[in-house]
Amino acid sequence: MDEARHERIRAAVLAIPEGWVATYGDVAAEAGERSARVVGKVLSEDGADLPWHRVLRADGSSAPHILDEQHARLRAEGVEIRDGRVVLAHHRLASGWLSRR
DNA sequence: CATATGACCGCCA
DNA sequence: GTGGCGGCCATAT
Repeated sequence: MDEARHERIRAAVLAIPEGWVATYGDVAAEAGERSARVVGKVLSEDGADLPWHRVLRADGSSAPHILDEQHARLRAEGVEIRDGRVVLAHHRLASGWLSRR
């Protein structure tokens, strides 16, 4: 991954406000990426200092290895979780959140 | 170059 | 509602 793409992805995640969430695909689109996988890749390698817990799968679920921590953090921000999935209808950020600040 | 492996996604049965 | 499958794309071997 070249540095520019890497940083755009980090910037998109960083711009997600507390109490809101976005899917990996949303972040990819926001950062001009064509692959949601790459977003997960970046977060796994260089996401420790980002609000990575606000990034979810397209169905509102989360990967098994981070599930506990993610849910704990989200609940602390008032994000509603039902049947193991975040209620995207209530907390999903509208596309363009990065530019239209 | 070929295969495998993921913090993934959309479609279809 | 669930799984399966193909597509996706960077990295590792």
